[in-house]
Amino acid sequence: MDVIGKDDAGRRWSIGEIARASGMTVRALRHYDEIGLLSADERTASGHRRYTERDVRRLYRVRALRALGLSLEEIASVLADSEGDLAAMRDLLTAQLRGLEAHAVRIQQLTHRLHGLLEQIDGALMPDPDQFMTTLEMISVFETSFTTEQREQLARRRTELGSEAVEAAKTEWAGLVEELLRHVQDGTPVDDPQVRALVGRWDTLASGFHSDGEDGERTKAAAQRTWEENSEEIGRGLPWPVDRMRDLVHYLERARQAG
Amino acid sequence: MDVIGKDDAGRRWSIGEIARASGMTVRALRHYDEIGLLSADERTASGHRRYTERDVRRLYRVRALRALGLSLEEIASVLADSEGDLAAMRDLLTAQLRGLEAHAVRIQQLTHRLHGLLEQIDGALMPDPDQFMTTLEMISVFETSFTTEQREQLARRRTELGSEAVEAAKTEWAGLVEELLRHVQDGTPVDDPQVRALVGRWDTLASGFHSDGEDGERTKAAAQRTWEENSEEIGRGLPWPVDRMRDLVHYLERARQAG
DNA sequence: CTAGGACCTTCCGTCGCGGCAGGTTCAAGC
DNA sequence: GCTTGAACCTGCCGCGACGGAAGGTCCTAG
Repeated sequence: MDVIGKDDAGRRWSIGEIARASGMTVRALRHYDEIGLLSADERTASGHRRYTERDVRRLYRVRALRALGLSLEEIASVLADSEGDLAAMRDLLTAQLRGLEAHAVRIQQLTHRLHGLLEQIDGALMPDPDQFMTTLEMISVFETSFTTEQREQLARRRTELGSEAVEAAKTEWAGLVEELLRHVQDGTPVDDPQVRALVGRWDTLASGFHSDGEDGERTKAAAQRTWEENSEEIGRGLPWPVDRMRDLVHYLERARQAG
Repeated sequence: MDVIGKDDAGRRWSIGEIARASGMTVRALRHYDEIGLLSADERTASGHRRYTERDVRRLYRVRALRALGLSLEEIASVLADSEGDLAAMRDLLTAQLRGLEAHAVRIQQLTHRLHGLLEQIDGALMPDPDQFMTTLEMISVFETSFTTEQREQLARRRTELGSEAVEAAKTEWAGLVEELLRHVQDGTPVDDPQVRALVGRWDTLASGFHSDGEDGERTKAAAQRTWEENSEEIGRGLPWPVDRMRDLVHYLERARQAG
């Protein structure tokens, strides 16, 4: 019968045999030994590792937990906790699940953003690489300035709009910024009908981001003032691209006054 | 007017100013310098970095691309390619998107598996930690043995069934294996009605995995033989858990002959 | 007895920095 | 001009989970 807790008898395996059988590499097994996660119970006189059946059982557990995405440290702790405390295990797996969910959200955001940018490239809307990079810079500035100060407001709006709407808006900014920048650079008059249409879209998007609980006009002014403050605070003397953004906002202001 | 390509005139910024303005850390900027991604154009006589406007522009591009999840090496290469080759950029972003999609699939799988395991724990179906670990080991062995030899077949079935169905099946294995293992250990007679029901579920699941283009009986035999070969090949003398799996399969065989 | 494969330890590399040690320099106030 | 504290410099170790190589020892089949 089985003698539990003793390995006086029974087969021993070399590290290579264990590796071939378990699908792990010899190097990984030695690493587990190094960090104390799984060391061979015995050594031969010459120092070769001899794994016992108990070791093999532990290895299979390690591998199973690693396949679930746990770190080696977490695995060590959960295997140390009475070799299988289900409550600790449940907590760990739950935490792992939370982490994965957060990760999934992040990936979703990035995926959406990349789709938007690729569409812009493929749509031949942006033949100029420099312009494209500038747009990227703008979005970067735009997002970081908002995530620093107005994260809470954005979070509230996000729950109302649904996060997809926010993401969609973000990628729509790309094209909008690009077109308006071109007009700023070209010095297109602010009462140009095309410009007015773009400004209209801008304000629509902006009002979606800011709290428009009061009246609409005050909101737009507030949005603009927010930008002023942000650029002053963030880009203390920096010319790029906060400065370009400021130019763009000034241009927008003039366009609104002209309309 | 702007003098492009020359920075003889214009403001210079220290590394701290750049860091505060861009939201990056001083350490990160020095790292970018170290790896040659972004070095300050000039140095003071004493060695302090002096960043020019060109550097700042490059930094913003780096930050934007990093926010899209690109590696610093990729960023360096795409910024080196004529400072903005849109085709190269498009390729990189596309590759990035592919990577993210693959990542999302992986996360989805892990999430599903974790949900299944947590349900089993919470459902009080598994009061014994050791039994739970054993189940984990089984699933691990099961999956690795299938991913090595029959990956193509599985892939074909996956596209037919839809990946969710395959995932659902995988987590259903957990409970099935656990219950059957208990019967094997307890020595429940193979003609027990409960055991027969479990075997029925097992075969149903298995037939979903294997190609059942021919007749059903041959499929089951083939599935079983596959297991035999796998355990022989993989666990050459290993007692655990391939051996337990072999016992389980033998038990299944006897149950089928009894039925 | 010999050959070649399996095994051993030790160290360096990954990726994107964080953080510290130990030294120099800058800018403001006196 | 002097002091002082903040900012800057280089250089090194650390992280996680190993991969890979160097240089040596051991095992086993023929």
